[in-house]
Amino acid sequence: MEAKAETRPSRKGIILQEAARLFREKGYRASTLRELARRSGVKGGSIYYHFASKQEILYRIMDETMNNLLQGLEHEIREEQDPVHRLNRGIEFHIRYHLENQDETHVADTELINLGDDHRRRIVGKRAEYERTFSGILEEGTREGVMGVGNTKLASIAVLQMCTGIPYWFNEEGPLSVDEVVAQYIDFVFWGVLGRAGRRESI
Amino acid sequence: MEAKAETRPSRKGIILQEAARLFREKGYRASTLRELARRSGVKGGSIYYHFASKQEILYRIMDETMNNLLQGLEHEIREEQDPVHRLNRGIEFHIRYHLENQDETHVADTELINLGDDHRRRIVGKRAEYERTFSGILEEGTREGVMGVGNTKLASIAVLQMCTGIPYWFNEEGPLSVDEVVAQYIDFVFWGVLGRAGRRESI
DNA sequence: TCACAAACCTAACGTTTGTTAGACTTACCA
DNA sequence: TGGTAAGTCTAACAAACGTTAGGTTTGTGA
Repeated sequence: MEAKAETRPSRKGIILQEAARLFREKGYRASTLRELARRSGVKGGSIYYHFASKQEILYRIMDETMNNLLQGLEHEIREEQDPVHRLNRGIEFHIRYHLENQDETHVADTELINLGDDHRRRIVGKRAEYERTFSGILEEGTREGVMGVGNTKLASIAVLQMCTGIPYWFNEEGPLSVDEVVAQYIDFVFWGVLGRAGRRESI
Repeated sequence: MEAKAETRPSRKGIILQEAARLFREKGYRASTLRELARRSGVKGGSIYYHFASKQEILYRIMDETMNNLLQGLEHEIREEQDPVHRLNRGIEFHIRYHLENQDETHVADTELINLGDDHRRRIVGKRAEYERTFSGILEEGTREGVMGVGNTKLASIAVLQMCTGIPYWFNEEGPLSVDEVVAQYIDFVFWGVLGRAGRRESI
């Protein structure tokens, strides 16, 4: 929404991007505005022309991330009817977004503690909404009999937690491609560690 | 190893315990030694009689946690032969330890970034060893044909990640008991979201 | 050419922080 | 009773931090 077509990114956008990288590297609290300014090609206090405070930068990153996740997920599963396919596409989107926006998602997942009460409540709310979408799918699938989840709320948390953690260890230069990670995780989410071994095929 | 039998906890022990609570509440970087001292019933600089630096306190918490996890896991699965039972007991131990030591485990899982290079390397090493135990079990189970995991390393990371995240949301006063959480998670790890519905029972 | 606003810089302020040195207190043993 | 060591306190230091005020540059439109 910030940059249209092919314009070079605004300074504000650069600062946000560099902030995400810096915060991910050193953590929000250990990152200084002076270093953020340096990385953004600007001197110390100039940041305050674009942002009111250090915390606002953090909030902007997290809020935009949550908005993208919510909107992207909604768009991804809208047309799909079957719960199994909905879950499949939802998870794939979740993983891909996390791998394509590692800095921002990592920050959004680790720096909640450094948000003020107001800001935190808003992010937590959006998080809850995001998670409710998944637990809704699990509920529907279980009701229809195609899934068998005891506690859908717990399961959705578990699914998101394990996918969210991918940027922690994923390495671009590593042996695994994004597609492989997506495939493996989806397989695990659906079949567990017991896998397809010794069971009827149903998908 | 610190306190034997029923002696009252040493000041050093109190500081470590309060530090875990404080670090979990506010994060390591946002916690001040002055507040840690206050909570530990001691004045400002007295902490330095027991610890050389703020970082040493963090490292002690994380290192002890990892040692307990490694030793506890080993002890828990030693006698068991069947990979399915080994995994079952391993996960149950992992979850229970995380729920019984929420402050310490939460700190150990979130504050890696605030460790110096040396300390971090040591903790990362122990983490890798811990995780290797689980991936070993999955490998064995897959080789024997009782499990069906495509990438055992990936799956073990996923399993640990989702269990490790439990202290994030678990509430002692909430509707769920520890036993229920353990049961649900183990069920999910083994059977995935498809569950037992429409499959042969094999366990 | 001038005016004006956006963008940026410089220099500093006040506060907080981890850390330290040295004095003080307490408990125990000879 | 005196000495010694462990434990704690007090007071301060130097560095780093977020933030601010006011000046300077740059670009644009009339």
